[in-house]
Amino acid sequence: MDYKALSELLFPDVTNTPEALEEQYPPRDLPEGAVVSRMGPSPTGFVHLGNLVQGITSERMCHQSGGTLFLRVEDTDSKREVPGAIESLIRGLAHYGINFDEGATVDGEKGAYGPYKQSRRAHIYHVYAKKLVSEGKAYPCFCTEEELQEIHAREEAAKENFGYYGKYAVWRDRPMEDIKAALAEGKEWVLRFRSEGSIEHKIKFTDLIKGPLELTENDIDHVLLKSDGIPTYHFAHAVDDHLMRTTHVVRGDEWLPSLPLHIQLFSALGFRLPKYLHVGTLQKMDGASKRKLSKRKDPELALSFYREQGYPVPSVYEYIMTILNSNFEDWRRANPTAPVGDFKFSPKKMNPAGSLFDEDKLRDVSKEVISRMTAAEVYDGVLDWAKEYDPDFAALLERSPDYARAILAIGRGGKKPRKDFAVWSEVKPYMSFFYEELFEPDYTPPEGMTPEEMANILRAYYRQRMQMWHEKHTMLEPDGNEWFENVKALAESLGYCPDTKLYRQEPEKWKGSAGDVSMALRIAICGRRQSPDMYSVLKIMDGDDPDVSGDFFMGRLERAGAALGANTSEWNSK
RNA sequence: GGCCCGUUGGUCAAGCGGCUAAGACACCGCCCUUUCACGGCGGAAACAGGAGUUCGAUUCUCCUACGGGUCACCA
Repeated sequence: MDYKALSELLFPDVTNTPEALEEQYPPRDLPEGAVVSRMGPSPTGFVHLGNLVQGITSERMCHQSGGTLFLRVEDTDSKREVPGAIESLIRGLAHYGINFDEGATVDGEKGAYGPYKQSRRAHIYHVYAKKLVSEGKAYPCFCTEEELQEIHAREEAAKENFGYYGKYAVWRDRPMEDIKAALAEGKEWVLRFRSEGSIEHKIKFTDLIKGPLELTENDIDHVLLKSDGIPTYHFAHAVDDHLMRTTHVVRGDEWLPSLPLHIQLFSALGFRLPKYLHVGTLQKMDGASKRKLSKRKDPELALSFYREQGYPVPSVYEYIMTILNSNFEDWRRANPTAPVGDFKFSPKKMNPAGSLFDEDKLRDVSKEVISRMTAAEVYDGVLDWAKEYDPDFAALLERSPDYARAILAIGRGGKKPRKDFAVWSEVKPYMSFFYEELFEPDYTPPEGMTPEEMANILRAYYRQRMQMWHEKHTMLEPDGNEWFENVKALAESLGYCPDTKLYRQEPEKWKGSAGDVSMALRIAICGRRQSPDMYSVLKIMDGDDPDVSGDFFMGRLERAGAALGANTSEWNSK
């Protein structure tokens, strides 16, 4: 068989040579140890957690080593392409801090190793296809889909392995005349790889995540070029990652089974094999069993899900880091304020198996992340989220930013910051009582206290405030301790024990403790039983912000008093 | 069915021939505390099973079981 002639017959228009391409795409001039990697998404759907897991891994590997990360769009299957998918992918990843040094962009591409869309690289693949044919390493196959199905059926009946190999590889050694005849008939053909492998042989391989592996050699003559002349993933992977000078391939471990083919391909093409990192896929619980997260079945796989829920970007990022690198949490505890980029990411620390996605853990990480933010950062985060998902709340936040920030600053900073929310959507209920528009009070008195008694406490407190106003022209003590001292004094005058410990020893001697009085105030002012520190709350309500101008908390006392059946108009009189 | 990968508490996970088998989340109890949210202390909870190698196996080898992945002109 004259392979050279065959290659001319199949690719008459291809005149470029591998050598010329080598020159056009020279090895990159990068420091020793710099990692060059890529993301190769197919534009077939939404951005999901898997993309992010793989993306973060590649990104860290590259940028931590002073290397290059690029984006290559693997759009070799036009049938499945979804319009706009590339753009949403790029934006989604950028949102999570994954930025590409080169490759496809929203409005084109940048970099010297393009084109970065596989659909525009046909001329390049054909150069290598022609070379393989001329060397007898690839051949045309004219089987129709029906014939292929028939082969599969025969294999099944004979209990043999599936695939196009050995005696089932019917076009593998056809004479030139047959090929010419088929071509003359105008039959469609694909280009197949002539595998020299045998399933009797094992190959040793070391994956950077999974460690040493023993795989069975590939003996199947896989398709390299589809009948439309566009390559399959396998062929494109070999050609592209070689010409784009990829040093490390990061991909899901569902690719492991085709690794033997890829190894053969690189070898047949005379390319140096890159390093591989096969990342375990994220699992989820489905009833009683685990399974791979599926794009179709699991909405929580989409990154947009976390956005809607209101998980801050760094929360999701750090959660994924805890899954990816088992020592990340320890590092974070030791370096609570360091930027995530300072963490030394290591493929050796990656779990070789797939992890179960755990939203409880995500929530915990997120609370931690938010607790480390400043009030201003929290404000910006909530506002951003609310603008999109709760415009009414966004309007409230924007009406008086300083007021909102002051509220969010309660209990923030210091050694033991509050951890009230994991997602932005929880902020609104948390701070709702600060806004008249959102205030939905429940004036049920504290345990064991009658409405009359509670109203009585409110009246006493109200009067204490009025007196303070007359004497000092202020409604609120300058500091929290002093404030609580006054609450205790008031409590005692009403027959409540000022000291909680004392009260516990002899509860029968008192109506209750200062805590009960404080709780009555809390319920009146916040309309609920839980709130952050009362003095901090009052401090904000006593401010001069337009949102609380006037006697804001005094008004709250009166309103509660009225709701409890008191005649509040007499509160002002002697 | 073939091939491959995996299997430590409910979940995530340290461990790399000798340990009372870390830690985190969730759960439970106690403490702190004027409520809540934190924080502190403590508890329950695991090496899938069986052979072998070894003085000694969670750790190495083999077998079985289970889980997952993959067997397209999809990536």
